[in-house]
Amino acid sequence: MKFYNTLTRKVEEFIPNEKGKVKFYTCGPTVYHDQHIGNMRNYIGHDILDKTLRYLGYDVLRIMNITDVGHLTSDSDSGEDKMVKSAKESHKSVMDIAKYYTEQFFNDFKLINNRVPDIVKPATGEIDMYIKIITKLLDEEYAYIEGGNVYFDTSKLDDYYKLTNHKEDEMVVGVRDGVEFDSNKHNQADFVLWFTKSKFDDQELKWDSPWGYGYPGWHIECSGISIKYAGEYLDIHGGGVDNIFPHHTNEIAQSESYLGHKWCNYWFHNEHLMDNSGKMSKSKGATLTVTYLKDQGYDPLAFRFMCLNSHYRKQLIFSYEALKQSEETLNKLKNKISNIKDDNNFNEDDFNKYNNEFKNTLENDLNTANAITIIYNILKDNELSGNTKLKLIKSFDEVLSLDLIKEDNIDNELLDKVNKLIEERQNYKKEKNYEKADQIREKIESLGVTIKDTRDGVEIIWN
RNA sequence: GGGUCUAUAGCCAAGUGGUAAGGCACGGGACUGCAACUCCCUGAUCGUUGGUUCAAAUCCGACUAGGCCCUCCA
Repeated sequence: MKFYNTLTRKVEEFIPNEKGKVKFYTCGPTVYHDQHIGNMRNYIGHDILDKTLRYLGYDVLRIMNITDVGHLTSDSDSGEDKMVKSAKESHKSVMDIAKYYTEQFFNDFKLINNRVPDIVKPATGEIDMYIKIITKLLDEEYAYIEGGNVYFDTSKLDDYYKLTNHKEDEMVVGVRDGVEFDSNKHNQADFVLWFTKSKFDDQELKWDSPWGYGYPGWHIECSGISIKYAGEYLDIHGGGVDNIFPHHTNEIAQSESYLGHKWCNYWFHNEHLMDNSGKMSKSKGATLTVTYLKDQGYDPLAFRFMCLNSHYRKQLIFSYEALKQSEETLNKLKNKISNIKDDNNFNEDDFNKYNNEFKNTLENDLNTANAITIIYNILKDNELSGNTKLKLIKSFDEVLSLDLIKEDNIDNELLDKVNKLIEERQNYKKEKNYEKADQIREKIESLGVTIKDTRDGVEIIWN
Protein backbone atom coordinates (compact mmCIF):
# COMPACT_ATOMS: atom_id res chain seq x y z
CA MET A 1 0.00 0.00 0.00
CA LYS A 2 1.31 3.42 -0.86
CA PHE A 3 -0.18 6.88 -0.70
CA TYR A 4 0.89 10.49 -0.60
CA ASN A 5 2.37 11.57 2.70
CA THR A 6 2.14 15.32 3.26
CA LEU A 7 4.98 15.09 5.77
CA THR A 8 7.50 13.91 3.18
CA ARG A 9 5.71 15.30 0.13
CA LYS A 10 6.02 11.95 -1.61
CA VAL A 11 3.95 8.94 -2.44
CA GLU A 12 5.33 6.46 0.06
CA GLU A 13 5.02 2.82 0.94
CA PHE A 14 2.87 2.58 4.04
CA ILE A 15 4.47 0.76 6.94
CA PRO A 16 2.45 0.78 10.16
CA ASN A 17 4.10 0.87 13.56
CA GLU A 18 2.72 -2.53 14.40
CA LYS A 19 2.58 -5.11 11.63
CA GLY A 20 -0.90 -5.63 10.26
CA LYS A 21 -2.47 -2.97 12.46
CA VAL A 22 -3.37 0.58 11.57
CA LYS A 23 -4.28 3.43 13.88
CA PHE A 24 -5.99 6.06 11.85
CA TYR A 25 -7.37 9.40 12.99
CA THR A 26 -9.67 11.70 11.04
CA CYS A 27 -10.52 15.26 12.02
CA GLY A 28 -14.27 15.28 12.43
CA PRO A 29 -16.99 17.86 11.89
CA THR A 30 -17.92 20.95 13.82
CA VAL A 31 -21.48 20.41 14.88
CA TYR A 32 -22.85 23.92 15.02
CA HIS A 33 -23.70 24.05 11.35
CA ASP A 34 -24.37 21.63 8.52
CA GLN A 35 -21.53 19.81 6.81
CA HIS A 36 -21.63 20.64 3.12
CA ILE A 37 -20.79 18.28 0.29
CA GLY A 38 -17.24 19.64 0.20
CA ASN A 39 -16.71 18.35 3.73
CA MET A 40 -18.35 15.12 2.70
CA ARG A 41 -15.96 14.64 -0.18
CA ASN A 42 -13.17 14.73 2.37
CA TYR A 43 -14.89 12.03 4.41
CA ILE A 44 -15.41 9.92 1.30
CA GLY A 45 -11.66 10.05 0.68
CA HIS A 46 -11.01 8.92 4.24
CA ASP A 47 -13.65 6.23 3.93
CA ILE A 48 -11.93 4.81 0.86
CA LEU A 49 -8.59 4.73 2.65
CA ASP A 50 -10.22 3.07 5.65
CA LYS A 51 -11.97 0.43 3.54
CA THR A 52 -8.98 -0.19 1.29
CA LEU A 53 -6.79 -0.91 4.30
CA ARG A 54 -9.42 -3.34 5.59
CA TYR A 55 -9.77 -4.93 2.16
CA LEU A 56 -6.03 -5.50 2.13
CA GLY A 57 -6.33 -7.28 5.45
CA TYR A 58 -5.18 -4.66 7.91
CA ASP A 59 -6.74 -4.51 11.33
CA VAL A 60 -7.83 -0.86 11.37
CA LEU A 61 -8.77 1.24 14.36
CA ARG A 62 -10.28 4.45 13.12
CA ILE A 63 -11.00 7.37 15.39
CA MET A 64 -12.84 10.61 14.78
CA ASN A 65 -13.66 13.57 16.96
CA ILE A 66 -16.80 15.65 17.00
CA THR A 67 -16.00 19.30 17.56
CA ASP A 68 -18.67 20.56 19.90
CA VAL A 69 -16.66 23.17 21.75
CA GLY A 70 -16.22 26.68 20.51
CA HIS A 71 -19.84 27.49 20.06
CA LEU A 72 -20.44 31.21 20.37
CA THR A 73 -23.61 32.72 21.71
CA SER A 74 -23.48 35.38 19.03
CA ASP A 75 -21.62 33.65 16.27
CA SER A 76 -22.13 35.74 13.18
CA ASP A 77 -21.47 32.74 10.97
CA SER A 78 -24.43 30.89 12.25
CA GLY A 79 -26.55 33.91 13.09
CA GLU A 80 -28.94 33.06 10.31
CA ASP A 81 -28.84 29.40 11.08
CA LYS A 82 -32.35 28.12 11.52
CA MET A 83 -31.44 25.43 13.96
CA VAL A 84 -29.54 27.79 16.22
CA LYS A 85 -32.28 30.34 16.01
CA SER A 86 -35.00 27.90 16.81
CA ALA A 87 -32.91 26.40 19.57
CA LYS A 88 -32.63 29.80 21.15
CA GLU A 89 -36.28 30.49 20.76
CA SER A 90 -37.19 27.24 22.40
CA HIS A 91 -34.40 27.63 25.00
CA LYS A 92 -32.65 24.51 23.88
CA SER A 93 -29.16 23.99 25.18
CA VAL A 94 -25.96 24.11 23.19
CA MET A 95 -25.66 20.41 23.63
CA ASP A 96 -29.04 19.92 21.96
CA ILE A 97 -27.83 21.89 19.00
CA ALA A 98 -24.67 19.81 18.87
CA LYS A 99 -26.72 16.65 19.07
CA TYR A 100 -28.93 17.80 16.24
CA TYR A 101 -26.04 18.54 13.88
CA THR A 102 -24.22 15.38 14.87
CA GLU A 103 -27.26 13.39 13.82
CA GLN A 104 -27.50 15.33 10.57
CA PHE A 105 -23.87 14.59 9.90
CA PHE A 106 -24.22 10.86 10.39
CA ASN A 107 -27.40 10.79 8.34
CA ASP A 108 -25.48 12.22 5.44
CA PHE A 109 -22.65 9.83 6.19
CA LYS A 110 -25.07 6.96 5.79
CA LEU A 111 -26.58 8.32 2.59
CA ILE A 112 -23.20 8.17 0.87
CA ASN A 113 -22.39 4.77 2.40
CA ASN A 114 -19.54 5.98 4.57
CA ARG A 115 -18.58 3.63 7.33
CA VAL A 116 -18.81 5.18 10.78
CA PRO A 117 -15.37 5.17 12.45
CA ASP A 118 -14.79 2.68 15.25
CA ILE A 119 -14.46 5.38 17.85
CA VAL A 120 -16.28 8.70 17.67
CA LYS A 121 -15.76 11.11 20.55
CA PRO A 122 -17.16 14.57 21.23
CA ALA A 123 -14.51 17.06 22.23
CA THR A 124 -16.44 18.18 25.30
CA GLY A 125 -16.08 14.74 26.83
CA GLU A 126 -12.30 14.82 27.07
CA ILE A 127 -11.49 18.04 28.94
CA ASP A 128 -9.44 16.14 31.54
CA MET A 129 -7.12 14.87 28.83
CA TYR A 130 -6.48 18.38 27.49
CA ILE A 131 -5.73 19.62 30.99
CA LYS A 132 -3.30 16.76 31.48
CA ILE A 133 -1.46 17.57 28.26
CA ILE A 134 -1.36 21.31 28.87
CA THR A 135 -0.12 20.80 32.42
CA LYS A 136 2.82 18.77 31.20
CA LEU A 137 3.59 21.24 28.42
CA LEU A 138 3.71 24.04 31.01
CA ASP A 139 5.87 21.97 33.36
CA GLU A 140 8.35 21.29 30.60
CA GLU A 141 8.23 24.90 29.42
CA TYR A 142 6.81 24.22 26.03
CA ALA A 143 4.03 26.56 27.03
CA TYR A 144 3.58 29.83 28.94
CA ILE A 145 0.76 31.84 30.44
CA GLU A 146 0.15 35.34 29.16
CA GLY A 147 -2.86 37.58 29.44
CA GLY A 148 -4.88 34.85 31.10
CA ASN A 149 -4.38 32.33 28.30
CA VAL A 150 -2.01 29.41 27.95
CA TYR A 151 0.10 29.56 24.79
CA PHE A 152 2.31 27.01 23.12
CA ASP A 153 5.82 28.37 22.62
CA THR A 154 6.80 27.50 19.06
CA SER A 155 10.31 28.90 19.52
CA LYS A 156 11.11 25.76 21.53
CA LEU A 157 10.85 23.72 18.36
CA ASP A 158 13.40 23.53 15.56
CA ASP A 159 11.07 22.08 13.01
CA TYR A 160 7.70 23.63 13.74
CA TYR A 161 7.04 24.14 10.02
CA LYS A 162 8.04 20.64 8.90
CA LEU A 163 4.58 19.86 7.54
CA THR A 164 4.31 22.96 5.38
CA ASN A 165 7.81 24.23 4.62
CA HIS A 166 6.59 27.69 5.54
CA LYS A 167 9.20 30.35 6.20
CA GLU A 168 8.16 32.37 9.20
CA ASP A 169 9.74 35.61 8.05
CA GLU A 170 7.89 35.54 4.78
CA MET A 171 4.48 34.93 6.23
CA VAL A 172 1.85 37.60 6.26
CA VAL A 173 -0.32 38.19 9.30
CA GLY A 174 -3.96 38.83 8.62
CA VAL A 175 -4.25 37.63 5.05
CA ARG A 176 -7.59 36.24 6.04
CA ASP A 177 -10.28 38.57 7.25
CA GLY A 178 -10.92 38.48 10.95
CA VAL A 179 -7.41 37.44 11.94
CA GLU A 180 -6.01 39.93 14.39
CA PHE A 181 -2.60 40.43 15.90
CA ASP A 182 -2.46 38.95 19.40
CA SER A 183 -0.03 40.91 21.57
CA ASN A 184 0.06 38.18 24.23
CA LYS A 185 2.03 35.88 21.95
CA HIS A 186 5.79 35.75 22.47
CA ASN A 187 6.30 34.57 18.92
CA GLN A 188 4.23 35.15 15.86
CA ALA A 189 3.57 31.43 15.46
CA ASP A 190 2.48 30.68 19.03
CA PHE A 191 -1.03 29.39 19.51
CA VAL A 192 -3.48 29.05 22.37
CA LEU A 193 -3.86 25.86 24.37
CA TRP A 194 -6.36 27.18 26.92
CA PHE A 195 -8.43 30.34 26.91
CA THR A 196 -9.73 32.19 29.88
CA LYS A 197 -9.80 35.49 28.03
CA SER A 198 -10.49 35.90 24.38
CA LYS A 199 -12.14 38.25 22.00
CA PHE A 200 -14.84 35.62 21.78
CA ASP A 201 -15.98 36.12 25.32
CA ASP A 202 -19.43 34.85 24.55
CA GLN A 203 -18.34 31.22 24.57
CA GLU A 204 -21.20 29.02 25.67
CA LEU A 205 -19.28 26.16 27.20
CA LYS A 206 -16.59 26.68 29.81
CA TRP A 207 -14.81 24.49 32.32
CA ASP A 208 -12.67 24.87 35.41
CA SER A 209 -8.96 24.40 34.95
CA PRO A 210 -5.73 25.10 36.84
CA TRP A 211 -5.47 28.31 34.76
CA GLY A 212 -8.98 29.54 35.37
CA TYR A 213 -12.45 29.10 34.07
CA GLY A 214 -12.31 28.80 30.31
CA TYR A 215 -12.18 26.53 27.34
CA PRO A 216 -9.60 24.61 25.31
CA GLY A 217 -7.76 25.98 22.29
CA TRP A 218 -8.78 24.93 18.83
CA HIS A 219 -6.13 22.32 18.21
CA ILE A 220 -5.77 20.44 21.46
CA GLU A 221 -8.89 18.29 21.09
CA CYS A 222 -7.53 16.25 18.18
CA SER A 223 -4.25 15.61 19.96
CA GLY A 224 -6.02 14.72 23.16
CA ILE A 225 -8.56 12.35 21.66
CA SER A 226 -6.05 10.71 19.39
CA ILE A 227 -3.50 10.06 22.12
CA LYS A 228 -6.13 8.86 24.54
CA TYR A 229 -7.73 6.36 22.18
CA ALA A 230 -4.94 5.43 19.74
CA GLY A 231 -2.01 5.65 22.12
CA GLU A 232 1.31 7.38 21.72
CA TYR A 233 1.99 6.19 18.20
CA LEU A 234 -0.43 7.04 15.44
CA ASP A 235 -0.04 5.64 11.93
CA ILE A 236 -2.21 7.91 9.83
CA HIS A 237 -3.72 11.28 10.56
CA GLY A 238 -6.04 12.79 8.00
CA GLY A 239 -8.12 15.79 7.17
CA GLY A 240 -8.81 18.29 4.43
CA VAL A 241 -5.89 20.20 2.90
CA ASP A 242 -7.04 23.30 4.74
CA ASN A 243 -6.19 21.50 7.98
CA ILE A 244 -2.49 21.28 7.14
CA PHE A 245 -1.80 24.70 8.49
CA PRO A 246 -2.23 25.69 11.22
CA HIS A 247 -4.32 22.87 12.66
CA HIS A 248 -2.18 19.83 11.91
CA THR A 249 1.04 21.76 12.26
CA ASN A 250 -0.01 22.71 15.78
CA GLU A 251 -1.19 19.22 16.58
CA ILE A 252 2.26 17.89 15.75
CA ALA A 253 3.92 20.60 17.83
CA GLN A 254 1.86 19.97 20.97
CA SER A 255 1.63 16.19 20.64
CA GLU A 256 5.30 15.55 20.04
CA SER A 257 6.35 17.98 22.76
CA TYR A 258 4.00 16.23 25.16
CA LEU A 259 5.02 12.71 24.16
CA GLY A 260 8.72 13.40 23.76
CA HIS A 261 8.95 11.47 20.50
CA LYS A 262 7.65 11.38 16.97
CA TRP A 263 3.90 10.93 16.95
CA CYS A 264 2.47 10.19 13.52
CA ASN A 265 4.29 8.96 10.42
CA TYR A 266 1.73 9.49 7.69
CA TRP A 267 -0.38 12.56 7.02
CA PHE A 268 -3.23 12.07 4.60
CA HIS A 269 -4.98 15.08 3.07
CA ASN A 270 -7.93 15.36 0.78
CA GLU A 271 -8.31 18.13 -1.77
CA HIS A 272 -11.31 20.39 -1.84
CA LEU A 273 -14.49 20.26 -3.75
CA MET A 274 -14.84 23.50 -5.66
CA ASP A 275 -17.71 25.30 -7.17
CA ASN A 276 -17.41 27.77 -10.02
CA SER A 277 -16.28 30.51 -7.70
CA GLY A 278 -13.73 28.52 -5.70
CA LYS A 279 -13.59 26.51 -2.51
CA MET A 280 -16.88 25.53 -0.99
CA SER A 281 -17.30 26.95 2.45
CA LYS A 282 -19.94 27.44 5.01
CA SER A 283 -19.64 31.18 4.68
CA LYS A 284 -21.06 31.11 1.17
CA GLY A 285 -24.68 31.34 2.13
CA ALA A 286 -26.94 28.33 2.10
CA THR A 287 -25.22 25.07 2.86
CA LEU A 288 -25.24 22.46 0.16
CA THR A 289 -25.64 19.18 1.98
CA VAL A 290 -26.04 15.59 0.86
CA THR A 291 -29.54 15.62 2.29
CA TYR A 292 -30.32 18.67 0.18
CA LEU A 293 -29.12 16.89 -2.96
CA LYS A 294 -31.34 13.97 -2.07
CA ASP A 295 -34.32 16.25 -1.53
CA GLN A 296 -33.67 17.71 -4.97
CA GLY A 297 -34.05 14.22 -6.39
CA TYR A 298 -30.39 13.34 -6.85
CA ASP A 299 -28.99 10.01 -5.81
CA PRO A 300 -26.49 10.57 -2.96
CA LEU A 301 -24.47 7.66 -4.31
CA ALA A 302 -24.12 9.53 -7.59
CA PHE A 303 -22.22 12.12 -5.56
CA ARG A 304 -20.02 9.39 -4.13
CA PHE A 305 -19.49 7.99 -7.63
CA MET A 306 -18.54 11.43 -8.87
CA CYS A 307 -15.91 11.70 -6.15
CA LEU A 308 -14.55 8.22 -6.84
CA ASN A 309 -14.24 8.93 -10.53
CA SER A 310 -11.83 11.65 -9.62
CA HIS A 311 -8.77 11.41 -7.38
CA TYR A 312 -8.75 12.46 -3.75
CA ARG A 313 -5.73 14.71 -4.25
CA LYS A 314 -7.22 16.55 -7.15
CA GLN A 315 -9.57 19.46 -6.86
CA LEU A 316 -12.95 18.58 -8.20
CA ILE A 317 -15.41 21.12 -9.47
CA PHE A 318 -18.97 20.50 -8.46
CA SER A 319 -21.88 21.35 -10.70
CA TYR A 320 -25.34 19.96 -11.03
CA GLU A 321 -24.58 19.02 -14.63
CA ALA A 322 -21.59 16.99 -13.51
CA LEU A 323 -23.67 15.35 -10.79
CA LYS A 324 -26.40 14.52 -13.25
CA GLN A 325 -23.85 13.01 -15.60
CA SER A 326 -22.47 10.91 -12.76
CA GLU A 327 -25.94 9.74 -11.90
CA GLU A 328 -26.62 8.64 -15.47
CA THR A 329 -23.28 6.89 -15.67
CA LEU A 330 -23.86 5.10 -12.39
CA ASN A 331 -27.34 4.01 -13.47
CA LYS A 332 -25.98 2.68 -16.74
CA LEU A 333 -23.30 0.80 -14.91
CA LYS A 334 -25.82 -0.70 -12.51
CA ASN A 335 -28.03 -1.68 -15.42
CA LYS A 336 -25.18 -3.47 -17.07
CA ILE A 337 -24.42 -5.29 -13.86
CA SER A 338 -28.04 -6.31 -13.39
CA ASN A 339 -27.92 -7.85 -16.86
CA ILE A 340 -25.27 -10.34 -15.78
CA LYS A 341 -26.75 -13.83 -15.62
CA ASP A 342 -25.64 -15.88 -12.65
CA ASP A 343 -24.51 -19.22 -14.14
CA ASN A 344 -23.27 -20.62 -10.80
CA ASN A 345 -19.95 -21.22 -12.46
CA PHE A 346 -17.27 -19.74 -10.23
CA ASN A 347 -13.69 -19.60 -11.42
CA GLU A 348 -11.23 -18.85 -8.67
CA ASP A 349 -8.25 -18.08 -10.91
CA ASP A 350 -10.21 -15.50 -12.84
CA PHE A 351 -11.47 -14.05 -9.60
CA ASN A 352 -7.98 -13.71 -8.19
CA LYS A 353 -6.66 -12.17 -11.37
CA TYR A 354 -9.14 -9.31 -11.34
CA ASN A 355 -9.18 -9.01 -7.58
CA ASN A 356 -5.42 -8.56 -7.53
CA GLU A 357 -5.70 -5.97 -10.24
CA PHE A 358 -8.26 -4.13 -8.14
CA LYS A 359 -6.08 -4.28 -5.05
CA ASN A 360 -3.01 -3.10 -6.95
CA THR A 361 -4.91 -0.14 -8.31
CA LEU A 362 -6.08 0.97 -4.89
CA GLU A 363 -2.70 0.30 -3.36
CA ASN A 364 -1.34 2.82 -5.80
CA ASP A 365 -2.37 5.97 -3.95
CA LEU A 366 -6.06 5.03 -4.04
CA ASN A 367 -6.64 5.16 -7.76
CA THR A 368 -10.40 4.85 -7.54
CA ALA A 369 -11.01 5.99 -11.10
CA ASN A 370 -9.01 3.04 -12.38
CA ALA A 371 -10.70 0.73 -9.90
CA ILE A 372 -14.00 1.61 -11.54
CA THR A 373 -12.51 0.99 -14.97
CA ILE A 374 -11.73 -2.55 -13.88
CA ILE A 375 -15.47 -3.11 -13.47
CA TYR A 376 -15.97 -2.11 -17.09
CA ASN A 377 -13.23 -4.52 -18.11
CA ILE A 378 -14.95 -7.29 -16.19
CA LEU A 379 -18.25 -6.55 -17.88
CA LYS A 380 -16.63 -6.77 -21.30
CA ASP A 381 -14.66 -9.94 -20.64
CA ASN A 382 -16.48 -12.68 -22.54
CA GLU A 383 -14.26 -15.41 -21.09
CA LEU A 384 -15.44 -14.62 -17.58
CA SER A 385 -18.37 -16.54 -16.12
CA GLY A 386 -21.40 -14.64 -14.87
CA ASN A 387 -21.01 -15.93 -11.36
CA THR A 388 -17.37 -14.84 -11.19
CA LYS A 389 -18.31 -11.42 -12.49
CA LEU A 390 -20.96 -11.00 -9.83
CA LYS A 391 -18.67 -12.17 -7.05
CA LEU A 392 -15.94 -9.78 -8.17
CA ILE A 393 -18.24 -6.79 -8.33
CA LYS A 394 -19.78 -7.61 -5.00
CA SER A 395 -16.36 -7.85 -3.50
CA PHE A 396 -15.19 -4.54 -5.00
CA ASP A 397 -18.28 -2.88 -3.63
CA GLU A 398 -17.01 -3.52 -0.11
CA VAL A 399 -14.61 -0.69 -0.83
CA LEU A 400 -16.45 1.38 -3.43
CA SER A 401 -19.78 1.17 -1.57
CA LEU A 402 -21.94 2.17 -4.50
CA ASP A 403 -24.63 -0.49 -4.00
CA LEU A 404 -23.65 -2.02 -7.32
CA ILE A 405 -25.37 -5.31 -6.66
CA LYS A 406 -28.99 -5.21 -5.71
CA GLU A 407 -30.01 -7.56 -2.98
CA ASP A 408 -32.59 -10.08 -4.09
CA ASN A 409 -35.41 -9.52 -1.67
CA ILE A 410 -38.07 -10.38 -4.14
CA ASP A 411 -41.55 -9.88 -2.87
CA ASN A 412 -43.47 -12.91 -4.15
CA GLU A 413 -46.82 -11.24 -3.88
CA LEU A 414 -45.55 -8.38 -5.96
CA LEU A 415 -43.97 -10.79 -8.42
CA ASP A 416 -47.28 -12.53 -9.02
CA LYS A 417 -48.99 -9.23 -9.56
CA VAL A 418 -46.34 -8.05 -11.99
CA ASN A 419 -46.35 -11.32 -13.89
CA LYS A 420 -50.08 -11.12 -14.38
CA LEU A 421 -49.79 -7.58 -15.67
CA ILE A 422 -47.02 -8.59 -18.03
CA GLU A 423 -49.13 -11.37 -19.43
CA GLU A 424 -52.00 -8.98 -19.90
CA ARG A 425 -49.71 -6.55 -21.68
CA GLN A 426 -48.32 -9.23 -23.96
CA ASN A 427 -51.85 -10.02 -25.06
CA TYR A 428 -52.56 -6.41 -25.87
CA LYS A 429 -49.28 -6.28 -27.76
CA LYS A 430 -50.30 -9.25 -29.83
CA GLU A 431 -53.51 -7.48 -30.66
CA LYS A 432 -51.40 -4.42 -31.47
CA ASN A 433 -53.34 -2.47 -28.91
CA TYR A 434 -50.32 -0.43 -27.89
CA GLU A 435 -52.27 2.17 -26.03
CA LYS A 436 -53.48 -0.41 -23.54
CA ALA A 437 -50.06 -2.03 -23.47
CA ASP A 438 -48.43 1.25 -22.55
CA GLN A 439 -51.00 1.87 -19.88
CA ILE A 440 -50.10 -1.42 -18.28
CA ARG A 441 -46.43 -0.66 -18.51
CA GLU A 442 -47.08 2.57 -16.61
CA LYS A 443 -49.05 0.64 -14.06
CA ILE A 444 -46.20 -1.76 -13.53
CA GLU A 445 -43.77 1.11 -13.17
CA SER A 446 -45.98 2.70 -10.57
CA LEU A 447 -45.36 -0.44 -8.50
CA GLY A 448 -41.66 0.43 -8.53
CA VAL A 449 -40.76 -2.15 -11.14
CA THR A 450 -39.21 -1.55 -14.54
CA ILE A 451 -39.70 -3.95 -17.39
CA LYS A 452 -37.89 -4.22 -20.65
CA ASP A 453 -38.62 -6.12 -23.80
CA THR A 454 -35.79 -8.36 -24.88
CA ARG A 455 -35.55 -11.04 -27.52
CA ASP A 456 -36.02 -13.72 -24.91
CA GLY A 457 -39.12 -12.15 -23.45
CA VAL A 458 -39.76 -9.60 -20.77
CA GLU A 459 -37.19 -8.89 -18.14
CA ILE A 460 -38.11 -7.50 -14.74
CA ILE A 461 -35.95 -4.97 -12.97
CA TRP A 462 -36.57 -4.41 -9.29
CA ASN A 463 -35.88 -0.83 -8.37
C1' G B 1 5.46 38.33 -0.93
C1' G B 2 6.16 33.02 1.02
C1' G B 3 4.49 27.89 1.03
C1' U B 4 1.92 24.11 -1.59
C1' C B 5 -0.73 21.68 -5.43
C1' U B 6 -2.66 21.34 -10.39
C1' A B 7 -2.75 21.85 -16.09
C1' U B 8 -4.27 15.25 -21.00
C1' A B 9 -10.42 15.44 -26.33
C1' G B 10 -17.06 19.11 -25.04
C1' C B 11 -17.01 16.96 -19.75
C1' C B 12 -14.89 13.30 -15.78
C1' A B 13 -10.30 10.99 -16.17
C1' A B 14 -5.94 6.80 -16.57
C1' G B 15 -0.94 7.18 -17.60
C1' U B 16 5.42 6.99 -12.81
C1' G B 17 10.72 6.84 -20.23
C1' G B 18 9.03 3.29 -25.43
C1' U B 19 4.91 6.06 -30.14
C1' A B 20 -2.29 8.36 -25.64
C1' A B 21 -6.92 3.25 -20.83
C1' G B 22 -11.93 3.78 -19.48
C1' G B 23 -16.53 6.44 -18.83
C1' C B 24 -20.20 10.35 -20.05
C1' A B 25 -22.10 13.51 -23.77
C1' C B 26 -22.48 14.14 -29.26
C1' G B 27 -23.08 11.75 -34.11
C1' G B 28 -23.96 7.13 -37.14
C1' G B 29 -25.93 2.06 -37.06
C1' A B 30 -28.43 -2.68 -35.05
C1' C B 31 -32.61 -4.14 -31.99
C1' U B 32 -37.91 -2.25 -30.78
C1' G B 33 -44.94 -0.97 -32.25
C1' C B 34 -42.76 3.18 -29.54
C1' A B 35 -39.69 3.96 -25.42
C1' A B 36 -36.18 2.25 -22.20
C1' C B 37 -32.28 -1.21 -21.85
C1' U B 38 -28.34 -3.50 -24.60
C1' C B 39 -24.72 -4.01 -28.57
C1' C B 40 -21.39 -2.04 -32.70
C1' C B 41 -18.72 2.25 -35.02
C1' U B 42 -16.65 7.38 -34.65
C1' G B 43 -12.69 11.79 -31.53
C1' A B 44 -7.04 14.25 -28.60
C1' U B 45 0.15 14.13 -29.62
C1' C B 46 -0.94 15.58 -23.68
C1' G B 47 -0.82 24.59 -20.96
C1' U B 48 3.73 27.20 -23.60
C1' U B 49 8.89 26.82 -24.27
C1' G B 50 13.91 25.12 -23.78
C1' G B 51 16.93 20.83 -22.29
C1' U B 52 18.43 15.50 -21.02
C1' U B 53 17.68 10.78 -23.92
C1' C B 54 18.09 6.30 -29.32
C1' A B 55 13.14 7.41 -27.22
C1' A B 56 9.11 12.15 -22.90
C1' A B 57 2.40 13.35 -21.61
C1' U B 58 5.94 10.90 -18.39
C1' C B 59 12.75 13.47 -16.02
C1' C B 60 15.06 18.69 -15.42
C1' G B 61 14.63 24.27 -16.15
C1' A B 62 11.90 28.60 -17.42
C1' C B 63 7.32 30.72 -18.41
C1' U B 64 1.86 31.06 -18.34
C1' A B 65 -2.83 30.09 -16.05
C1' G B 66 -5.55 28.46 -11.91
C1' G B 67 -6.70 26.50 -6.78
C1' C B 68 -5.64 26.17 -1.59
C1' C B 69 -2.91 27.85 3.00
C1' C B 70 -0.25 32.04 5.63
C1' U B 71 -1.45 31.49 12.66
C1' C B 72 -9.31 32.89 16.35
C1' C B 73 -13.41 28.77 9.87
C1' A B 74 -11.44 23.59 12.30
